[in-house]
Amino acid sequence: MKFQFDSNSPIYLQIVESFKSSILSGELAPGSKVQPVRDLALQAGVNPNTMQKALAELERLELVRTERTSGRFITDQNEKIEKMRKDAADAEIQSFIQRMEKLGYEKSSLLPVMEEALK
Amino acid sequence: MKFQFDSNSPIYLQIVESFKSSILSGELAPGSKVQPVRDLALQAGVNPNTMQKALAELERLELVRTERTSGRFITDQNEKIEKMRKDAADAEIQSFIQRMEKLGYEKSSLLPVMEEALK
DNA sequence: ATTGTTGTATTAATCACTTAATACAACAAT
DNA sequence: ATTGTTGTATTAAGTGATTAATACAACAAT
Repeated sequence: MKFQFDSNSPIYLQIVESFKSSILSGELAPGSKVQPVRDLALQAGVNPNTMQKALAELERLELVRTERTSGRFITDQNEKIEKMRKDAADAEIQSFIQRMEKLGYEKSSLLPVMEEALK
Repeated sequence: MKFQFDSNSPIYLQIVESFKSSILSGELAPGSKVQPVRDLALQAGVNPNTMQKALAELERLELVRTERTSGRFITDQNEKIEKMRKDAADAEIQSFIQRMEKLGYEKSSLLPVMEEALK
């Protein structure tokens, strides 16, 4: 797991997003062990508390679970992961449409525009 | 012009984005007059300095120009507006594609997915 | 029982943004 | 020349979120 941050949003949220993507895309296997907070913090070059905050948020989202002293694990509930992936994608799509509309693009123009961008 | 803010990014940046969209989409006509800082601040319910900061940024982006005592005006350079609109749209599209890829969606799957979302 | 590894809690420091108060400058209108 | 309307500059203080330093707690392994 490699991290790189920009300065436009809090580091802990960027960490959350990074994990979230990796989990939802399957890059991090369901049920697999998460490295210790301190190790992750070291790798990411952040304070352990910052990493802890990110992991606490991931736990709140039920993407990871904690076992007090043996460490953390990626959730093994595949259905939940799949649902969250779908929901995240839907949100991205709606957000994209809305942003394009604010720039004055009609919904009907988006498909051609996307076709152009993807080829 | 009505404003409404969330707490996820600085107010002055939200104001910048709001103006930017309105200008690029043509909602605010090129060459038209912008209301005085103090009036806008009052309408938006923010401190005049906050509005000033947003307008200064818009000026830096060359979306508005200032005439010292008669006020501010939306830029009348239609070409520049059109170019910025195109650039902003391209950036949105690339960002969208990248986000979807991070969720594990192949480029090739995006067109069908968009079709579905738009119908 | 002791040690080491894990997560957790508390408090403090830092930082960016916002707000505020106030003064200044340019110039059109009168 | 005076007044009113506009934008600008400066300084300070408040506020909340983020990051950091440090100590604490749980428990598995030995």
